[in-house]
Amino acid sequence: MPDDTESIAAALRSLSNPKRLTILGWLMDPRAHFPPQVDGDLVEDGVCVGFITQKIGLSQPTVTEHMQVLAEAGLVTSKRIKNWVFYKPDRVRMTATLAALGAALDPACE
Amino acid sequence: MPDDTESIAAALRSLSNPKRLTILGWLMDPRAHFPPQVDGDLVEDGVCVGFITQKIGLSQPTVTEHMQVLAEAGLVTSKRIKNWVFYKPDRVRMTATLAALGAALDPACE
DNA sequence: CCTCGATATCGGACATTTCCTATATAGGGT
DNA sequence: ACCCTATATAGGAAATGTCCGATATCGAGG
Repeated sequence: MPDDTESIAAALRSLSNPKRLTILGWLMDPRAHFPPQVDGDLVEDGVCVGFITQKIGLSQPTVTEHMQVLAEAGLVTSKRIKNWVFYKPDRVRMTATLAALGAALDPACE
Repeated sequence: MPDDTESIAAALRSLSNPKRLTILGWLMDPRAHFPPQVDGDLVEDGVCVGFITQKIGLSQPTVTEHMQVLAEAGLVTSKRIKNWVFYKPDRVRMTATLAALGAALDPACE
């Protein structure tokens, strides 16, 4: 029973929703999935909530909630520019989470 | 929206419970976590429900339910010997699931 | 065939998740 | 100051998840 089982499970829970997994996949390569933004760079700043809302086909509050779940799990970060909030994946945290999962399931690393 | 987003999410959901994650970690190296069994080999056949129930500290029906969730996600297989049912990790499926997750979140593989 | 022991299923209590509509907030421009 | 636009919060309905006690099943052995 490793100490971080809870936190790994929490991160996995945030990835266990198909909508969030789809969104996170989009955020990983935003230029392939979203049009250019005027007030923030897709890669540097992230993708605004409105774009995600349009593409995923859910209500705007629901998308905000999904993004907050991903943010609380540490998988994305958010940044406000003018009226927009941009969400960007935290690749370091994502890699660390996947590594922790591998370690939790790998006998050699216990 | 890749076709397998749903199945990846389903597998992750089964891993997103701390109890199930802990159990699966035990199953990956059963000799390190369970005493020898008389009627089935820990590694070859898997671990019986009773051992898992004792170690995790939940009721037996709850453990059965957890194991069924893992089995439906394809992460473990079960085998009956006499009165016991043994659960063993499906390492191929686990590896494939982790690879699919990596691919879903990796721009290069879309 | 009858019981015993291991696991599965049932039914239900309680918490959490997912999604919505309606409303609040916050910032920029007129 | 006022409005407009983008996002967040509140509140709630419906579905799902987690866990238990009680009971059913299933195989082995007397």
